[in-house]
Amino acid sequence: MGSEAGTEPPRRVTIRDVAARAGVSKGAVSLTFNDRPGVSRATRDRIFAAARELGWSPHLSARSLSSSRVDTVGLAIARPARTLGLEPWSMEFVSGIESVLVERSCSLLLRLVRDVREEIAVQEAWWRGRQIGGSILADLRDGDHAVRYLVALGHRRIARVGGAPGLGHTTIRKAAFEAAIREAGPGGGRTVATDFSGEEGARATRALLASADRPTSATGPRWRTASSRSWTRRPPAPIRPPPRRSLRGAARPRRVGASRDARWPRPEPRPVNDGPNHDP
DNA sequence: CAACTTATTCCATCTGCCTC
DNA sequence: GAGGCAGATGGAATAAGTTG
Repeated sequence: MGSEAGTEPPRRVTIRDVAARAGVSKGAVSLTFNDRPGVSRATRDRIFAAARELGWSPHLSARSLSSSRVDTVGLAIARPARTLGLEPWSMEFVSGIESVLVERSCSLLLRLVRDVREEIAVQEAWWRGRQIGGSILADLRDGDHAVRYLVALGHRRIARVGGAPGLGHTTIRKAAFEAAIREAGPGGGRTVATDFSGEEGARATRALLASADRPTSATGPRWRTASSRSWTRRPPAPIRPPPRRSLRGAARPRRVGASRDARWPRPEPRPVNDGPNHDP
């Protein structure tokens, strides 16, 4: 498309423009917008004012480039589009994920696929293309894949926020989880029982975080239970979320896999299921 | 020591230069 | 002209250095 003579497209406002407007360096702008110390209150106010005037906010791609972090989580669901809205758990599942991601200024990349094989292929393609910094793996046929994956990421203390003891499916999942933990080797896992409610999940998770040997990752029977707020919302001091953590949740009756922090060493793509897309 | 600047780094893509 | 290579580019984060 040709441009008319003398009408250049407007140039994108960058951190450099904000720095120039505020009369500081790019570094000071970066420190300010990342809420890091080293910039006075007055200078921060000046930088925020300059950014407002210019309508600037951090460029996500550039941020990903420098920090090796992608603030997008991928979710591929093997479900026909027309039935998705008819399944209450699906909508609750997605909305639960969103409620957590929004608090962390993260985005959800959602795609509907035909089957588990395609789901895994899509996730791996996203991952290879660095389109996502974390994955939510749904529809795995057997739950210990997720635990294996967490172990592959480097997690050695994995907790499971489970349902009420005595229920059949709770017992089965607990046994599967413990078997996978044993197989993974030294480190160990713990299961905390809840009544499946978000409040109970939050309480249990908070208790895990407060413990001396707090887990580096957690799994749960439902996304809202596993992730429920306490992992993502800043907990009361001095408890802080583990700097590197993975969340996993499962919405009945399916199992859900792992998400990961992009700052972790990137493991080689590994077979989760048999599929056409595996590297040798 | 707080407040700030500078230099380096990230990595896919593009451009320019050189050789065959 | 084709192919290969080196260097520049984009925007932001951050470690290290500087200033008062």
